[in-house]
Amino acid sequence: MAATGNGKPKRDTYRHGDLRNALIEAALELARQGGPEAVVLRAVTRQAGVVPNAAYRHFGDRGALLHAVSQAAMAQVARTMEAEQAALPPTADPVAAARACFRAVGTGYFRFAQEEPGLFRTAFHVPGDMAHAADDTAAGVSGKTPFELLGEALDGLVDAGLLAEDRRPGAEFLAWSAVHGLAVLLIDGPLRGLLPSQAHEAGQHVIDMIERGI
Amino acid sequence: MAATGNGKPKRDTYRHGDLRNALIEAALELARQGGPEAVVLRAVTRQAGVVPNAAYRHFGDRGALLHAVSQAAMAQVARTMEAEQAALPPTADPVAAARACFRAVGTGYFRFAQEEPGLFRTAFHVPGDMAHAADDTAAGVSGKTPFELLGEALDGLVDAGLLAEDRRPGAEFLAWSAVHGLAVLLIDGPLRGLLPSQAHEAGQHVIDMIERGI
DNA sequence: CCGCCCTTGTGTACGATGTCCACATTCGGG
DNA sequence: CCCGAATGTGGACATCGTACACAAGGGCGG
Repeated sequence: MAATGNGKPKRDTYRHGDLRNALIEAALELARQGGPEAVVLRAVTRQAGVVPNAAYRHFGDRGALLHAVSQAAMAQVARTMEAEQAALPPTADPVAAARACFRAVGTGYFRFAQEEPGLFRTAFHVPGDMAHAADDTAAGVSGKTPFELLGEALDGLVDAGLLAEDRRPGAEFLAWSAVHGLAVLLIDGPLRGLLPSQAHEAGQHVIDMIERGI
Repeated sequence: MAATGNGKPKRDTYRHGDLRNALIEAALELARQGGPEAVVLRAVTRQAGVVPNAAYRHFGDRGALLHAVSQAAMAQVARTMEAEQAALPPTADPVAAARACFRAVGTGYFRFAQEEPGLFRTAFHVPGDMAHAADDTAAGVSGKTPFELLGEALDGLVDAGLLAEDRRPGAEFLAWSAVHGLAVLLIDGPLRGLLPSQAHEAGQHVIDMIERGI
């Protein structure tokens, strides 16, 4: 029950009870403020008040833990998108609504990248984990992954007549490419350090380009 | 003079002569077949036939070495773009030429990403190094960086009347976003494993989108 | 209610890595 | 020719991921 001098919350029960989630939670915090390379096995387990090897009962290796964290971060991307859509002012015009819904997907993506660069990098910068962007573990509160949210928004554009049906196939990759590319430029690239307002404007320009060019 | 049993080329002179470049060269090879995380200080120096600490006479730390490698990789991107432009069939029509020149920039980018994923990731995946994409250390044979090649191609589009002048400012970031985004999807993302022909087609679609939407 | 066993956490240990320090060697300019 | 600056060496250390053997304890059959 007593703390060990440093900040680790010592537990009195031998079993932890919910170590797996505690590890993911601790790793998420580490990743939030340092990106994927900051999620260090020993630091994570220390935070959970447990010896390093305990992690191996729940994850095959550090990569497996990182993967779980990546999925959790992706789920936060989805939630940010959903929040952006939910904050949209109600419109009677279904065409304008479909367009706004689509733009909100991109805007949410940019917003998350700027507000949580560490988590964003953890979600996507990890080689090979982007391939799981459609796994349900990456879903938000609506149960949809960022990729699925994008797909639905594109379907909405088609229904509203804003996107020709023959352009629909593969459109998610065009949109995703442009949005993800800018996000990376904003975080690690030459656009890093842009003021939030400038970044927002840049994001809108990219979305404009997508709408015109898709 | 004699080899030490493993493959390291032992030298007989105490001084190496050109260690700095030898280290970069060795690191480039490591990066080529394993990405940035494969450029391990001890492996690099071993390859150069030198003790690990020798690297510190030429680079402040591993990050500095990695940065130099990143710049060298970026220069290779520039060379691939230049090669793509040089391979263009000659055209009398200057408008078509400007357009082809622009598209070659993107095509070269995609080609490099697919042919040398390790180097590509080293050039851009390293947090913070993308910000130096305009440094001369990243230039190709023509002395131009990938970023500058893109800018010139866009200027060519304006001159040819293919791009309105008021759309020119900031256009490099729109184009770069889309191209870089797809490259990442192709290498690490859900589009990885696409056949070269499919990847090429996807790349052309992205460039189509840029031309329409820029 | 009891004893067994499978799950979960602990302790110790090892090899690899980045980096620091003191020392050895060599080259170039006075 | 000789001395100091530049360059490479050797040894050491903290930290990291991970393997192996062991301890604790909760749940299940009897």
